[in-house]
Amino acid sequence: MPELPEVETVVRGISPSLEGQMIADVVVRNRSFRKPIPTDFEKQVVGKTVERVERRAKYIIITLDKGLSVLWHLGMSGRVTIVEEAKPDFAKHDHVAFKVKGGNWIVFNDARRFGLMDVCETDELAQHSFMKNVGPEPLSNSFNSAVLGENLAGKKSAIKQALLDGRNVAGVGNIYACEALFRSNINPKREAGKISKAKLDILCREIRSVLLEAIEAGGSTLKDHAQVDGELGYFQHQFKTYGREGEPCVTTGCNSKIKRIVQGGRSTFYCSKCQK
DNA sequence: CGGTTGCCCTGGGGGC
DNA sequence: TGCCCCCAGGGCAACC
Repeated sequence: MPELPEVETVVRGISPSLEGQMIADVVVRNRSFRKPIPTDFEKQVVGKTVERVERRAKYIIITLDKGLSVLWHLGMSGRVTIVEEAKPDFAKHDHVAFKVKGGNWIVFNDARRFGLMDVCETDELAQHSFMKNVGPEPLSNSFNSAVLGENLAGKKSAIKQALLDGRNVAGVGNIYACEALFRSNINPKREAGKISKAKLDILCREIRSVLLEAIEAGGSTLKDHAQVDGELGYFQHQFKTYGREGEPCVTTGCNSKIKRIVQGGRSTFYCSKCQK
């Protein structure tokens, strides 16, 4: 499901249920993720109180008291729902559930198990092996064309692939990379290190705008993403390239069709007439 | 070293 | 109906 806007939607959805509350119970039904969930995960988390829930790149960070933090990634197929029952009726692929004291269950379902659930000292979070190489947050004030240009300098790879590399910019996934490049009129095959400062200015602006618009729309619902209350995101209706192979380009007067190519094993959708 | 490929895993859809 | 292949919102480790 999730790129940055979908993860942000989940964070905003679960924060009100979690912040300031104690974790009364944790159920782990399957530990085998890309890194196994530690065997003492439940023991470490139960009884702690949630101080903050935040997003960093596509990671959810739950800061607990006593100097501990939960690091959580939804992978490709992760979904989070809030269940208002004393004991949830677990479904297939419901792998982890948190019970908030006197309240709801937060249930993590992830069919493909490309996600991650870990716990570590809050002080060491920035040095966590999966966190230490995360690049600039595209929605922060510190993200601009100078920063992106520095990260892309000398890079021979295609700009599309460079945008998917979280070290260059955090949280941009396959959909929003395609959409941001379309909005910027940049061909996804362009060499990353050879894009002009002026074009990078536009690209940074369009990355931010597409992400912000998607967050505003509650994310994109393709197969299974939903907000935690079950409401579907609707940004997929705004896609101009993603999943539109063979359909007409939306640009007025452009009669070209959207193309699909494969870059680094991932599909890229673009208009070869509008994007140079 | 940067750049590319393979792989983790399940499920859905299309062709035959 | 079944089987097989391809595809899917991610990202790491292992290779050249």
